Amino acid sequence: MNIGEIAKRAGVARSTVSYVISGKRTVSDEIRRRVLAVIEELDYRPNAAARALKEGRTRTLGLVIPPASQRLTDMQLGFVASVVEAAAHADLDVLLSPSGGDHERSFERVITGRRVDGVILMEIRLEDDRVTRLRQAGLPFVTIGHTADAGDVWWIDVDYATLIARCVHHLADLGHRHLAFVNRSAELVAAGYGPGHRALAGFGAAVAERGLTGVDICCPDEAAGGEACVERLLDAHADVTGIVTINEAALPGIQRALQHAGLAVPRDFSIAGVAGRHWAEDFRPPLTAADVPALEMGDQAVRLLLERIATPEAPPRHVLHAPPISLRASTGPAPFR
Amino acid sequence: MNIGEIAKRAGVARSTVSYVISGKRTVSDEIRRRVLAVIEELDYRPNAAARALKEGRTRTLGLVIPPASQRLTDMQLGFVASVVEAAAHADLDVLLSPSGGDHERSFERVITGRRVDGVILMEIRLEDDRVTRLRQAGLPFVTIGHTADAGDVWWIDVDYATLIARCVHHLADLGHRHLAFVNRSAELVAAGYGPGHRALAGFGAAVAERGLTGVDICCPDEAAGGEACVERLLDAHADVTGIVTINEAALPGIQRALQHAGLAVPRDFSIAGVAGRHWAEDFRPPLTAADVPALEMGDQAVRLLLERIATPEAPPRHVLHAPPISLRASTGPAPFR
DNA sequence: TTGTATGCGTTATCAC
DNA sequence: GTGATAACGCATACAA
Repeated sequence: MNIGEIAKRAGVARSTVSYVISGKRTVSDEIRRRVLAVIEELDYRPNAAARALKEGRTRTLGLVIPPASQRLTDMQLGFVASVVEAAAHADLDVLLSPSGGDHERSFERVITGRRVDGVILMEIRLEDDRVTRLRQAGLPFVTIGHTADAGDVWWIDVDYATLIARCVHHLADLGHRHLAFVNRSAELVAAGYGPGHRALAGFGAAVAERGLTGVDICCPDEAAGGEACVERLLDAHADVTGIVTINEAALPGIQRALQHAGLAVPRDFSIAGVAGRHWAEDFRPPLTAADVPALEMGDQAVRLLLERIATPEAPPRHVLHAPPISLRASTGPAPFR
Repeated sequence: MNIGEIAKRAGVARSTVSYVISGKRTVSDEIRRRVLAVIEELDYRPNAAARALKEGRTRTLGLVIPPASQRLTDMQLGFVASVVEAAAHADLDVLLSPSGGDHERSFERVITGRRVDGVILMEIRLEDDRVTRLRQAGLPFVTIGHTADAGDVWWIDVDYATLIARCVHHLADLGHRHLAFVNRSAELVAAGYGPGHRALAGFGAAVAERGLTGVDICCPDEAAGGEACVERLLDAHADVTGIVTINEAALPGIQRALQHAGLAVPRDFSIAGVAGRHWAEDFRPPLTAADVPALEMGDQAVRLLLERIATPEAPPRHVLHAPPISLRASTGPAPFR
C-alpha cells in the first residue's frame, strides 16, 4: 500500500496525492475529495522511512535514560512521562535508549544513522562522556541536568545548591544548630553525579554561613539503605536535630529509623529536602520540601530541543529551576535536649 | 555523508562498501581494509531510514505503555526496563507510545506508517480496543496481559487467579476464616482491567472452596488510598483477620492503617499477595507474596515478538506465569478474637 | 572478486 | 491546477 496505489485508484498523479496530504499546494475540491476517499477506504498512511529519507528528518526524538536495571526514581519517571507526553503533543515519537553499563551500542545506534532529530539526555554527571559524544556527533541535544562545563550546551536543571541551602536556612531559623545532609548513593556521587555535588556544596555553604555544624552522608537510593544510614547517623551524631536530603527513595527508610529511635517528627526531629511531590506527601508527617516540577521540566526540555533543532545557530539556553519550598509538617522548632 | 562518499574515497563501487559492511559476500582483504579505514575516518554510519526503506523493516519495536500521567507501578516499570534491555540486546530500538486518554494519535502513529516491526502492548483489559486495532492493522504484536478472547493473539501474563487462590489457601491453612481482597483502583476494575477481574475470581473461588467468608474492595493505587481503604475495611468488617492483595502501590498505606489500628503483623493480622519484589521486601514485616518476574517477562515478550515476526504463520503462543509464593514474615496463624 | 543498475515510497522541482 | 520525474541512501540481482 503506497502513494502510487492511491494515485492509480483515484486516477491522479502520485504528486497530487502527496499534495492532498501535505496541503502544500492547492488541489481542486473534486480531486481532493476523490483522493481522500481512496485514502480512507484503503486506510493508507505514508511510509515513515520513505518520508524520513526524503525529508531528512525522522520526526522522532531520542530519550537517553539511566540504565533501567537500577530502579528509576519517581522524579526520573516523571521526566520520562512528561517528555513522552510533550513529544506526542508535537506529533513526535520517542525512541528510548538506556545508557551506561553495557548499553553503549544502544546509545550509538540511536545517535548515529540519523535515527532521531534530536536527543534529550537525563541523569547528567559533572563530566559526562555522552555529552562529549553528542557534541562531536553534531546532533542537537538538550540535557536535564548539566555538566561542569555546560556553557555551550542547552540544558535545564534543578538548582539543588539553592534549594538545599534554603532548607538549611529554614531549619536554622527554627533554632536547629546541628544538621545532617543525606546525599544520594556513594557510587553516584563518586561517579560525579551533579545534583549530589551541587547539593552538598549548597549545604556546606549555608551551614557555614549560619555558623552551624553539619555532617553529610551518602545513602543508597532505597528504603532499607535509608534506614541503616539514619541509624548510623543518630548513633554517631547524637546532637543532630535535623536532616536535609535529596534522596527521595530513602525517605521511607529514614522515617522508619526515626520512628524506631523514638524520635517524633517534627517535635523531636525535623526533616526537609528536595523530592518528587509524591514522596513528600507520602512521608509521615508530610515532608516540607521543594517539589521538583518534573512534569513541567520534561515539557520544557522538549520545547527547548525543538527550538534548538529549528535554529541551530541560536545561542545556548539554560533554565535553572528553584521551586519554592512547600511548608508541610515535617519541620518544627529545634527541641531542647 | 553517505555510502557513495565512502566508495569514492576508497576508490571502489558503492556496492562494495555495502558488502564490506554487511559481510554478505567476500571482499578481498586489501579492499576491505581500505574501505573500513575510510569508514572509520569519516565515522560513517548507514542511514537508518534508507536502510529501512530498502529492507522493509525498521529494526525497531513499539512499546505501548499506560498513560504516563498516572504513575507507572513498579511492575510496569520493570516491564519497560526489561523490554528495552532485551531489545537492545537484539540490536533493536524501542519506540515508546503512551496510550489511552488523548494519546490515540501517538498510538496510531506508531502502528501505522510501518514505523515499527512489531509491538508490545502492556496493561491489557478484558476488552481492549488496541488489541482490536493491532489485529486489523496486521502488525505483529505480543501482549503482556491478555484479553478475554485472546486465543489467536500471542501473550504472556501472570496467573493472578491461581496466585491469589494460593494466598487464600495459605491463610486458610493458618486458620483464618474471614478474609478481604484488596483490588486495584475502582476505575481500573470498571474499565475491565484483566488482573483485577481474574484475581477477584480466584479469590471468590478459593474462599468458597474453603468455606471462608470473603469481602472484596477496590482501592486507589497509592499509599493514601490504601490507608483509607483498610481503615474502612477494619471498621466495617471487624472479623477480618487477613488481607490478600494485588495492589502493590497501596501497600505502604495498608501497613500504616494496620499499625494505626494497633494490629501487629503477623500476630494480630496477616497479609499476602502478588507484588513486585521491591514492594514486598519494603513492607514491614516483609510481605509473603508471589514475586512477579517482571524482568524475565519483558525479556520473554521480546523473544516471543521476534519469533512471531520471523514466523507469521506459526500458531499463537501463550505463557502464563505462576511464580511460587515467597514465604516471608507477614502471615501467621489466625489470632484468637 | 568487483562493478552496474534498479527499486524501495516519498517529496519537490519542473514543465504543461 | 495537474502530471511526469528526479532525487533521498541503501541493498541486491545481475553482469563482468
